[in-house]
Amino acid sequence: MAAVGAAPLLYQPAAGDASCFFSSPSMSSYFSHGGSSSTSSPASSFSAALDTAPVQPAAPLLQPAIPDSAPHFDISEYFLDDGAFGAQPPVVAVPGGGAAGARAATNTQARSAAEPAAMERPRTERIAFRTKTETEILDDGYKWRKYGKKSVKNSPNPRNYYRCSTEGCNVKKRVERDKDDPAYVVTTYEGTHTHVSPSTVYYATQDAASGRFFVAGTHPPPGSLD
DNA sequence: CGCGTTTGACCGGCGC
DNA sequence: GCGCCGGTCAAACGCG
Repeated sequence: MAAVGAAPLLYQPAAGDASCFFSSPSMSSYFSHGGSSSTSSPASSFSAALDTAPVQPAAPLLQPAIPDSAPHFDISEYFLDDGAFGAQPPVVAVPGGGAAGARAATNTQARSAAEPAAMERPRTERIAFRTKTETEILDDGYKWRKYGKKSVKNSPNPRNYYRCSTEGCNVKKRVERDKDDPAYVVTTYEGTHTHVSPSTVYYATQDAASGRFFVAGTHPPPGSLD
């Protein structure tokens, strides 16, 4: 667990795509939701696009205001693997086919990618995205419990398995470093939270003075409600 | 003491 | 049918 210090929570969109950018030097304070475990690194916080706390990556109000100082943290790609996204991203393929259906009984609909999209079925919602970050723990406001670590065939990097530690919530996520570019972390969320985030997420609250956007937190940024 | 992480074993699906 | 491989379990351990 790399417990590097609080990284500046700067999101930088992929080139030519200003769909997802947030900036706040004090973001971490707004993410102080208490949702992260005591032992997990609070280094970076991120609102995952799950039902109860979806980031709207294409929020039109967001305008690039990227300082030249390179952020440590930027989402370069994101995509859903919910059957609705026909095009796979060029960089990563969401695991889920192949043998991913193992022990699917523990998670009722875990075989989405392996099944032909022939009929309607309740399927596990899944979203994956690739994030350029030094840390592997994206603190998304939920409380995760690690339950497994596995080295996978096609990647030199181990894959970590997390489960939402909230009782009754079986959302899972996988985290692994991109085999092609270790600077990136591929995070895959699977399932839908049955509860709200431990932190109420505010989307892109803009600070009038600085023009910065505060993405999430238990409270709005000070002064933003004046 | 409680909670989370670590880690090796095990399970079950899939491809050959 | 068999082996491979991804995903999960669970006991041991560590930390606050």
